[in-house]
Amino acid sequence: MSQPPWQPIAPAKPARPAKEPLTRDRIVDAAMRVLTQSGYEAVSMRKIASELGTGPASLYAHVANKRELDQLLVERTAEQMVFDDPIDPDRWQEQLKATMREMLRAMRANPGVARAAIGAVPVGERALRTTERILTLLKAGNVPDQAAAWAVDLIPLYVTAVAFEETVQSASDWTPEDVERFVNNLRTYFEGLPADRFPLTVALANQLTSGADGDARFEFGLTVITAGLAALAPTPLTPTPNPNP
Amino acid sequence: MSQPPWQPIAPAKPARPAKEPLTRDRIVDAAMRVLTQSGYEAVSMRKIASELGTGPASLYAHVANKRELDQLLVERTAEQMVFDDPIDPDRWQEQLKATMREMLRAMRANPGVARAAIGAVPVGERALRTTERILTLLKAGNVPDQAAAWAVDLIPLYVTAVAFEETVQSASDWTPEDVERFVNNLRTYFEGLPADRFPLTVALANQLTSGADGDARFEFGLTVITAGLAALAPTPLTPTPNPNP
DNA sequence: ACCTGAACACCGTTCAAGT
DNA sequence: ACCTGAACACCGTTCAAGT
Repeated sequence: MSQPPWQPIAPAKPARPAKEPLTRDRIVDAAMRVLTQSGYEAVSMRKIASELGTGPASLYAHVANKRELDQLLVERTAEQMVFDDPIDPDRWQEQLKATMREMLRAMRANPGVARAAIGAVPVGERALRTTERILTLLKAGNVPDQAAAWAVDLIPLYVTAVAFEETVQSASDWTPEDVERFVNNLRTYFEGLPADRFPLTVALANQLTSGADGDARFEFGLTVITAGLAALAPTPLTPTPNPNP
Repeated sequence: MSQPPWQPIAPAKPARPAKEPLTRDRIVDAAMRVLTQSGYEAVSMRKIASELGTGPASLYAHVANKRELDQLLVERTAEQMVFDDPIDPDRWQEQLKATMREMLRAMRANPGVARAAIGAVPVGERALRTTERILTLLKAGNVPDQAAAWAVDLIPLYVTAVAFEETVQSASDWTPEDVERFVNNLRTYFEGLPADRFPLTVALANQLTSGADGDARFEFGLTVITAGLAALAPTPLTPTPNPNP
């Protein structure tokens, strides 16, 4: 109506600009998309940039470098972990295992992130809830302070290493048949070793090559670590009958 | 004397050719040199080639690809592990720890190899001695077959993950002062967290950030894993007084 | 302040051509 | 059979120039 005739047809101030402005969040979103779709190897500054319709140089206004971006991907994953089971001191071992299972679940949901996580401790507020939860469970189990603190390192180390091992297999464009063939070859190889020098490797060829697919190996690690931590408590079995002497 | 005059001055068949022929071994030697001097990131087909005075394409006649070369570096490292302590069933836990320490020692002696090792199980004959040794020690400890077999996976997983964590720090051109400053910042950060939501993280800030430098953390893991494995034995404590009933 | 094109110094791998 | 130069399709990061 009162539009002056020299006003261009396109509105001078569109509701939103044609291009969303670049933000840290949008960069991490794009990186996460590339990560879960194509794995860690595919996450490059250039790919993320082209995903966002810009050049790689543009990212450096918001992210210091690739290492920082890796760190942000790990934080994102840590934020996806859900721990709503209220802590019950009597079930601390089972709850610790459940916590580790949830950590693995979140890493599996973001295939490839384990590679970025293996050297990076997440220190974001959301991620620290995992630390606090692990500490609470270990204190419930009467594990000494220093042991509990180091366990906070050991536990994610194990979970991350397992998740990483899994992605190495799947990243190398192997089909499930390829994996099965490889495992069979490995078993045959173990069985054919000189029995005088490798008696147990030959005898246990079956056990050595079993459980590569499912969760059995992971569960085994949970059991070993939990039992090992429980053994560190000064009084691992007595149920503290009376707090007053 | 009887040399025909048209014979060129340079001998037609020199004792050895000016260039040593390329072999798998020479390639791995060069890769190992680059690895220990400049870390895993620096190990590239091109760098190795130029180290050998040739182009990258030449390597592919002897090595399938970079993954295979990584595997070969891991084998080399496994070959450097020395286990000459004869197995003593009564000391199986201490000997298992010593075995893991020797594994870590060899990985530390080849900085960066952990990165290549983390997804690659060494299956060379020399490396299988480690497997056989671990199995023997666990059988001495009365650990069930399947548990022992899975432990063969768990144990190198832990050692490799620790070694890798160490190299991530040192690879990122941090001085020891940088590391100390980082650890101090981290402790201050933990101490300053809201104590109502993170009571244990605040209270254990000191313990959480201690032992980052030395072997204490690694030793902690050895203790946890060994104790956890010992707990899997059906009769972990009874010394089998009489084999006949 | 934020974004960009272009450049720098790298990668792993392939392939036709040489010896 | 082994080796090579050149090329292909990529990297992370920097920087001067634009808006």
